[in-house]
Amino acid sequence: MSQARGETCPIGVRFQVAPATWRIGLDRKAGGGSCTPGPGVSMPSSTFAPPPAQLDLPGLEKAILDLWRVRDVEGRSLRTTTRPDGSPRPAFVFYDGPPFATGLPHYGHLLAGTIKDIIPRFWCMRGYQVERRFGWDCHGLPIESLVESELGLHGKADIEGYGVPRFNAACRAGVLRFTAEWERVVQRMGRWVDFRNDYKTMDFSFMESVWWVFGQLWDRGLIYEGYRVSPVSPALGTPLSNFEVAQGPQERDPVTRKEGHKRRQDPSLTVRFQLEDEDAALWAWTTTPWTLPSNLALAVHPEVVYVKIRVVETGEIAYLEPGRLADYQSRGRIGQAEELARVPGSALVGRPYTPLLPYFEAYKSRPDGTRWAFRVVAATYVTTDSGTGIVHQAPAFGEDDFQVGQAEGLPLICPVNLAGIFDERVPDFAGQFVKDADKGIIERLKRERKLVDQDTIVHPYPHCYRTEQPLLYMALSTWFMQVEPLRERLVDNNHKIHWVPEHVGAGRFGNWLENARDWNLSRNRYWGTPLPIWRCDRDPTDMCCVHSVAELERLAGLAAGTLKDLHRESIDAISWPSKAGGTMRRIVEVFDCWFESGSMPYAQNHYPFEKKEYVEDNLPADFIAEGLDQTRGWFYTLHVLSTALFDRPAFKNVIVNGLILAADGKKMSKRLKNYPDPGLVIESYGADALRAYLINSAVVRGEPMKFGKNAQDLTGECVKETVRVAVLPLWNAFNFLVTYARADGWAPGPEDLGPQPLANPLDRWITSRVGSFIAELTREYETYELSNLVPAFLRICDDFNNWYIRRGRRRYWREKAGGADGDKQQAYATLFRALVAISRAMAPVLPFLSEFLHQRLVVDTGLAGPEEDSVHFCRFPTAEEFLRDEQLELDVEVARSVVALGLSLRERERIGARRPLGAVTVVSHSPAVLERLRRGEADILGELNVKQVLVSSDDTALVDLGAKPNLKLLGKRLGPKLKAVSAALQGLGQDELRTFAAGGSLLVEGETLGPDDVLLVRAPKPGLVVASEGALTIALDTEISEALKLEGLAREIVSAIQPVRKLKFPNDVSQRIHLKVWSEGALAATLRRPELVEMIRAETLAVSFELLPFPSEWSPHGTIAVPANLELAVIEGEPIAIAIEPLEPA
RNA sequence: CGGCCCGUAGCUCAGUCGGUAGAGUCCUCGCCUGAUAAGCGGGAGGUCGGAGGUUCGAUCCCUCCUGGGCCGACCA
Repeated sequence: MSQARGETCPIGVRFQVAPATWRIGLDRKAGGGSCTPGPGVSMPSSTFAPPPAQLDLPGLEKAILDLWRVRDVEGRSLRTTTRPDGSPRPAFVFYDGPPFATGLPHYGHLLAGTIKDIIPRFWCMRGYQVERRFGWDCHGLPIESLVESELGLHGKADIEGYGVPRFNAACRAGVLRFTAEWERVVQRMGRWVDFRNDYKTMDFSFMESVWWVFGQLWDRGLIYEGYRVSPVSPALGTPLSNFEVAQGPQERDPVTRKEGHKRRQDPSLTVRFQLEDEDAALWAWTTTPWTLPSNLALAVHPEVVYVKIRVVETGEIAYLEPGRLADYQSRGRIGQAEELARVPGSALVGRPYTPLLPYFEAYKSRPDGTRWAFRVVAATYVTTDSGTGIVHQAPAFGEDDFQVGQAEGLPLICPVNLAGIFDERVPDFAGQFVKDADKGIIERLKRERKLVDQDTIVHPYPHCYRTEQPLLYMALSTWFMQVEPLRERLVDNNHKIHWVPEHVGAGRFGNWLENARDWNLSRNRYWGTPLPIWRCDRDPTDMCCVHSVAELERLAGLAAGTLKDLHRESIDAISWPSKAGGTMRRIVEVFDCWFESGSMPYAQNHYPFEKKEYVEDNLPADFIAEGLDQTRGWFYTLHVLSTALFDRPAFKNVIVNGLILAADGKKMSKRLKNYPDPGLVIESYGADALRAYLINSAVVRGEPMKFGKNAQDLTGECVKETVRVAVLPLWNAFNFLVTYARADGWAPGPEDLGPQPLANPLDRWITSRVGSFIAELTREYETYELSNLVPAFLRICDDFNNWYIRRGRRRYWREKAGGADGDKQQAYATLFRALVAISRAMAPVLPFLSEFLHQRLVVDTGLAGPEEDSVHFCRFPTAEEFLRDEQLELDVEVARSVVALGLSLRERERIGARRPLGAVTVVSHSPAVLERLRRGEADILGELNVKQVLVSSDDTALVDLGAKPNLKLLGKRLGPKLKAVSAALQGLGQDELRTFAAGGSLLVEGETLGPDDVLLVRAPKPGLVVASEGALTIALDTEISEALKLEGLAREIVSAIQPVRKLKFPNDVSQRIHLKVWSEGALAATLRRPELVEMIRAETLAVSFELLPFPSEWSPHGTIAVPANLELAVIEGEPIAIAIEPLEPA
């Protein structure tokens, strides 16, 4: 590593661990550890350091963080562009979506961060360079709102009074307040990402690239000025985004129980519009009286039938929808009515009516004399479930009204400003807030007898997320990007993206693209990238879109390099003379901050002003990952801009993660405190465990995840479980290797990292399994399917610990039978190699533990290759390095199922596995299975503790056969006849079934059934110790001979002695002992058998053995009490006392 | 109101290209242990959200309903 880079780290730097705390042994004197080589020792010792007395995962992780920091491991990973052999690393391109820097990271960020860490780490290990630049979204309403409230400002008037320069300065100063905390949490999670070389959307260079992007769209004619009906918060004096509207106060509807907008009481007016061509009225309903002065049309559904009535009481003649009439009558709002006629809506279309209020009468006719406004129009959105079926139209104040107005060519009249105040065009109410004007408007209508009915209504209505005041909808001038013409290209390009999960791309995202609407990308705000449009104050059609800083300086006559910033305070004052003799001034709007994050692939590198070639080479991204909520957010804006600019997708692969909910299934809420503090979880169980926990869920496939074991889990118990199942097994395997290798003086050599010829099937088996595991993991990483990583890892850990190590345990403590022990060497080498490979393959997921293992197993032992001072610089293992033997893997599977069956039989019969039995009989009809059984005989003997494995292909004596139809096959073939055949199969006799089992066929209900058509089930015959699973049957011989009985007792004695050994010598598994036992009766008889004593000595590492009778003074009252230095055990009711002394004083 | 996802054991979730449902955890009983804040096994626990339809057969496919989540639209 370091030598080539000329750094000062000596090769022999050790990573060592003190019992309670963990630290790096950079400073040897401070380290003071037990097996650090002394000063001046440059070569590492070859044996492993002792395992720590206790495992402290968070402590271990902090030590690793120190190690990474000291060796600049992270920095080298982020920036190294060559491989150890000097060849260039190809780029794997990753884009990091910028979070708002105005809040602290939560679990959603930790999850996304873990995904964004795992994939790049994998590709790094595959020899790629992965640039990972952290990004910050600095602009937008969140920070503006924050600053506004901190400065005590309320609304746009306040901000403008305070001054945009000062306001923006406050935003700039405040926006990065949480970055240090973000950095701390991200690093603690083990995520490697470049904070030093980050990007910010408020950077001068970033903003200039945004201008360039916009300029490209402008040049292609994709930008236009239009109107859009937006929700406006009059209190804030600003339009709100849909996002902000959705953040508004919510309330559950008392009837439907559905969550929705906060409810509000509004006036409910039914208003009379007088037709000009008939002495009749059209009744229309509204809840917003303030929009009535701006009424320009009435809408009917062309296909709905309307009724013309005479109200008996008043004689008034009116039109409305009959169902609605009945509703008014049933509520007692209108009395008896006489039906005069029925007409379809289409018959009403075009008819003129008298303006309700006089303010806009001028729009009655166009200049050519044709009727313009105040007429009936057709609109299919009109419904008949509320109101009158005739809808009042004020095109400036409703989305639907606006659409109808556009379609009908109606004028757009908006006599209300953003603060909700009427202007002079409505002189009676000018200067009044619209909601306050409601009252006056109602009074006037009442006075003029234009009110049919007055009531109130309580309905859900959007409210401002900050002031809780009701929002107003009004048409505002905004800048749009044309997206609709791009739809086809958007959809096409989407097909080139690999989505995980697939359905998001095809479903949610695809549907969204197909219905994409033009993008309103301007905002009437302050702290954002300004739209680079200058416009003539005399001729509004003369506009100039500025593409770069240099162009602006040129236009404004400024010296190159004058401009240092592009925010409003720096450029709003810039102007120049226009062609029409006026002045070119900047329009006031800033960009939607989604436009900025969508420009990130270009803007983070100041494209095209810098690094032009580099950026073009690195488009599109290989990989991005964000939450499902970004479907319409970042994913969309990236895709739209990339399609518009380059007609290709912005990213090739994307992982979409689901939302993390609290354990109770609700949203995580600081207020409710319904989730554990992430920092606490990390400090209790470690980041590795949290990463594994987060990844081990369908949340990496876009589905929601409940964080926690149950609703009471506020401490992160769920993560503790992950420690136990996913972290400890690997740790334990490591601990085993180190414990015995140290006891044995075994140390790995360079050859142990590579393939070697292996004699022992157990070694060949685990090697093959490791290969399968690596193949499996590689596939998952390569396809961005992260949810199977941990399950696959758990399976290999089970195989490793509960079969390979368990079965092979004795190989490691076998004493040298003089000379080299080849099998033992291979056992160690295989164990070592498997551990190294497994930990490397999991390094992207468990970066800390695998680093620790790498340091201990490879670096400490001097086996690390060039640049391999961190596991994360190692090559990802390939399956080809591990000799695969599928047959062997199947052999072991068979053996393990026999063992499982046997153990369950012992359980049933209450015969502990310590007691040896004479034989197990295993029956299978399959010659292949029998062959596998023969190969797995040793395992079965050992695990089931039997003396003999008998195999047979005849289970006649053991089980009764039954027959079931193979539904899958027979269903298709027989159809309705299946039921009869099934019934007949039940009634078959043993003889017939035996013949069939031997390879015959069955004739049932006229159907000939072959071997595949019928499934045989085996039921143990009563009274036998037999178990059956599938085609496999086993029987235990439970007859216990005298020899078996004595051997069983001997093993009981051994297992009574071992805990004493462990108690006395907890840290030395190879301690030799002197053994003394006191015993009488049957146990003593056992202990007089030389071969059993020899067995006991070998098992307990006893160099001497002495059997004594109980001294009489131990049992003065009939019960035995032994001195304190002895242990007393009871085996089959007989007491035995045990004394252990070390061979040499410990 | 629309789009997408989800509803399976007390809890967290697999799964089934349609053939009679499985893991982990909890509870309980037992076994095993010269690595293990261990390991293994037995038991208990489910009309696979509801109702129709297609089919010999539906937890799986279709329709409707219902509950939850996300995104979006609307509320005259």
